[in-house]
Formats: sequence, C-alpha cells, structure tokens
Amino acid sequence: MLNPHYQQIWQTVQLIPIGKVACYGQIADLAGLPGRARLVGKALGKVPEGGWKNKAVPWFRVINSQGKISFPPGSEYFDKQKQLLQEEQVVIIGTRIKLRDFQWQPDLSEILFSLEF
DNA sequence: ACCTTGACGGTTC
DNA sequence: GGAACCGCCAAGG
Repeated sequence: MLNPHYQQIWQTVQLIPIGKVACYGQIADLAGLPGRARLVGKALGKVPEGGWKNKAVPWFRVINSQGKISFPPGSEYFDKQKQLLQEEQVVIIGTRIKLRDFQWQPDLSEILFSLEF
C-alpha cells in the first residue's frame, strides 16, 4: 500500500500542461494538502521510474515559488530539468523562470473535472 | 513515541 | 535580486 498523499501529488502534477510550470506550494494546495510544499518535494523524489498509472509524471515542471529550479545549479538533475523545460519552450533567464509568463493557472472546472479524491 | 529529513515558503535585512 | 532565519509537517527510521 503506497502512501495516499504521494498518489494525490503525482496525480496533480500530471495535470500541468506542456510548456507551463507550477510551484511546490501550488501543487500542495491543488492536491488538497495546503501548507505541505515540502511533502511535494519528497513525493517527487519518489516518483516511480516507469511512470505512474501508465503515464509519466512531469516532475520537471515543478519549481519553487521564486521561479527557480530547486536543485543546486550545475548538478546533474539541475541540468536535466533545465533542458527538459527548455525543450518545451520555457524560457529560463539565468537560473530564473518568469512565473508571470509560465506559471500554470488552472481554472476551477479543470480541477474538479479531473481530480478524483 | 521521539528524532531527523526534506526537489519548500514567507519575511526581513 | 539574494542570503539568513524560522516555521512548517508528513514520512520513515
């Protein structure tokens, strides 16, 4: 039996559209876990390699509230995440992404329709 | 039951 | 913008 909170988090992350990003706290809120941004980070670190429910979890679309990648610059995962984002046209200036332009802004109906808690 | 660990967040300087 | 500081809280040991 896998941790139920992790599943909610992975499911929510799968809703982030291509070319958009979301921050940890935002995912926590949408997943019904307000105030648990750090749990989102933990959950993403435990994403099954082969995806979940036959779909890949786009972990790389989750960044912190300052618009930055949460891995140390220069680390393997930092570079990988940066590359994957750039491949879908997300613009990164220095180490920063303009949330104004690229943050996912889901509407209520979108969430209610796809989330089954 | 206690302690440590986080891919965090906001506040402040 | 950036660094220091503190609050947060489930998970896992």
